[in-house]
Amino acid sequence: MRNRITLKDIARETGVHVSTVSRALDPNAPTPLTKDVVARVRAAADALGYQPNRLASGLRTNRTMTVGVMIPDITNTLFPPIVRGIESVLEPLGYASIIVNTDSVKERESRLVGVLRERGVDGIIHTAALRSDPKISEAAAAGLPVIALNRKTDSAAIPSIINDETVGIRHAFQHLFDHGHRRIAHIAGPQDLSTGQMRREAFERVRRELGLPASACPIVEAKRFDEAEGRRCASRLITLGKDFTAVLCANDRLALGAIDQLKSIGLICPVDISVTGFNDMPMLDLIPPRLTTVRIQQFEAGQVAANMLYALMSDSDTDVPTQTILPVELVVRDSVAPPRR
Amino acid sequence: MRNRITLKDIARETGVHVSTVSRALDPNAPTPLTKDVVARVRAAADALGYQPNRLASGLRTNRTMTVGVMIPDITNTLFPPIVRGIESVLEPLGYASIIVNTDSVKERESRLVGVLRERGVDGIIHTAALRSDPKISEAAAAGLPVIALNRKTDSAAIPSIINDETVGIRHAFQHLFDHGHRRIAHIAGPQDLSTGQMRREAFERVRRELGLPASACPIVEAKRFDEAEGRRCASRLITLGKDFTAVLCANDRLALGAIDQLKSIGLICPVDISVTGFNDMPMLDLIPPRLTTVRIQQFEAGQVAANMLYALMSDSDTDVPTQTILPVELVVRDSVAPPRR
DNA sequence: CTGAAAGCGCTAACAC
DNA sequence: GTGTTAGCGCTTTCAG
Repeated sequence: MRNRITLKDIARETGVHVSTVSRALDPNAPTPLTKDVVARVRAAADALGYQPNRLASGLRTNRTMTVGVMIPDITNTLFPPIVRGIESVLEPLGYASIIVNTDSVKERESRLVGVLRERGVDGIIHTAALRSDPKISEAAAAGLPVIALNRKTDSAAIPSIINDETVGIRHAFQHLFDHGHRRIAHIAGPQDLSTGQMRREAFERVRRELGLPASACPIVEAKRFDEAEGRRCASRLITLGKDFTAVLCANDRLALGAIDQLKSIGLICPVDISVTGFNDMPMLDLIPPRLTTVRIQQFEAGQVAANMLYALMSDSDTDVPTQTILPVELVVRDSVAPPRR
Repeated sequence: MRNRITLKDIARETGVHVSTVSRALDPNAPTPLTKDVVARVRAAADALGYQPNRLASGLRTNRTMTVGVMIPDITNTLFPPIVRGIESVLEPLGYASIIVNTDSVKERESRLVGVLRERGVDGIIHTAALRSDPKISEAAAAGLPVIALNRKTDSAAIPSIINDETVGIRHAFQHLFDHGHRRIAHIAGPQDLSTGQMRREAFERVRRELGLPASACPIVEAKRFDEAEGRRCASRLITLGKDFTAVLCANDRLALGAIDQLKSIGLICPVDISVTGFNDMPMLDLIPPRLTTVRIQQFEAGQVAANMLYALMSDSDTDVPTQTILPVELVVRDSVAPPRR
């Protein structure tokens, strides 16, 4: 990065003032310029291989053309498609993304908001929002455009984009019910995450609607949305002596863990027990028993969030909906069968 | 991002000069300051909630504390662990990462180098290097620290970190050989990628070492490292009338595609045909038939690259090795069995 | 239509 | 020890 060439260099080269160069290079110049000057400047610019310094322009304009994307963990296959969806709309618009992994740890989450703000990001897409995070609300309150994706914060100031959790759970539940299941356990997600909470609420609502007693539908809560917790919760259901023929899991990874655990005690999915997931994460269809699950939008969700963020960044008093609910669909595969007993 | 607190604000508050504030806040201040002043400044700083503006300091110092990470595609599960490995060393050091996806498209790759340079990244880790990319070499030549990971560029100016492709292929080949295979096909990767090329060369070398004639070991080249190409190549081997009892694939995704294609014509892996992969990508162990493959370092590779980049960024004339070869190991699972015929 | 000049927030000589 | 000053590269009034 030595000897970068600057506006000054190309000014010297063309014999016009730097400010003129700046204007000539600005596609939507506020003031009209002579065609000739513009042409000469442009020519010189790419003859010299000019590259604008966004730090300098950002310092001046308060726009860095960089956004922050906060996710829990990029190794979770659910997130890469979302990231690419975001990128697919923002990159053509000239934005680059700084991606940070929060690991769903409050302290990291707060610190990383700082990392992003220090770098003057023009906006943040937050796909990892804990239900309450002071730092991010603070940033939003300070006027930084923020969009919450997949989860929503309790703070109403942040527009959120979520999946239709209720409909998703209803589909899964109904699907199990239609196959004859009447004792359906729920492995719920962490309750400090809106997804975990909303899916659990939906589970209880649908259970009531279908006229099933709470006792027939035990619930255990996972601490994280991962396979290890799926195993732990499955084993907990067993040791608690719960009686059930199906397990509706709050996400795919919990389901995978649960299936594995149940198998280890001789309960094979789907013959002995039926299981459903949520998300339809990538590659899920390759892993046996191919899981019946609720597909949420991934790439498209990223696009929606990015478009909304762009609207906010372009004009901070645009109206974007406080809450956007994305459609989900049931994907029927092989993990549900009629109950054995 | 309105009304950010600046050094000026905290100078006013404490009654000292901005430069003094700057020094007081700098952990490794070049000049000694009174304890009292430092304390007062620090106190005021976090009372006001000061956040440094890295744009401004970057403009001055030419260091943005931001690095660029170029990968082919974040949805390829091989890359997220690498990204986290990089982050695990660079983030504690104060660096943030701008991640860009090249899709292995030359034009994108070049453009994205520009995106990164415009933002004044302090260095670049390039895990997607096409064998020759003028822009990146140009950047390196201009003094920007660049590390190539997983693939190497032909330009010797860029230190590269690669896997021990030769040993990996040797292990896989030998493993097939030990199971009795003597007619082993190779689905090679793209030859404009160093991995594809090196693995293919290794395949031929080992074949000769084992005394197998070229005719017994047909090779077809994939255009991309993906499942679709794996299918196409497998089908090509069949239509060419090649006779083989095993397929050594240049990566896991090619192997998965090949297995699928062969199954569709009634050749079941491993009973009718043995297949090996390369990389041991995440979740591979969950997908049947569990693939025997060569495990490369992922998270650790990211760490190694990051440490090397850091060395370069801290002191541009540090000596880092031009080429670092990371160890690989054979992971034996279920996709290899003795030949049927 | 173009030049001059100021200044974004910060750091780094250089004074005192 | 701390204040003064200049300037990183750019945009944006304001003149002319």
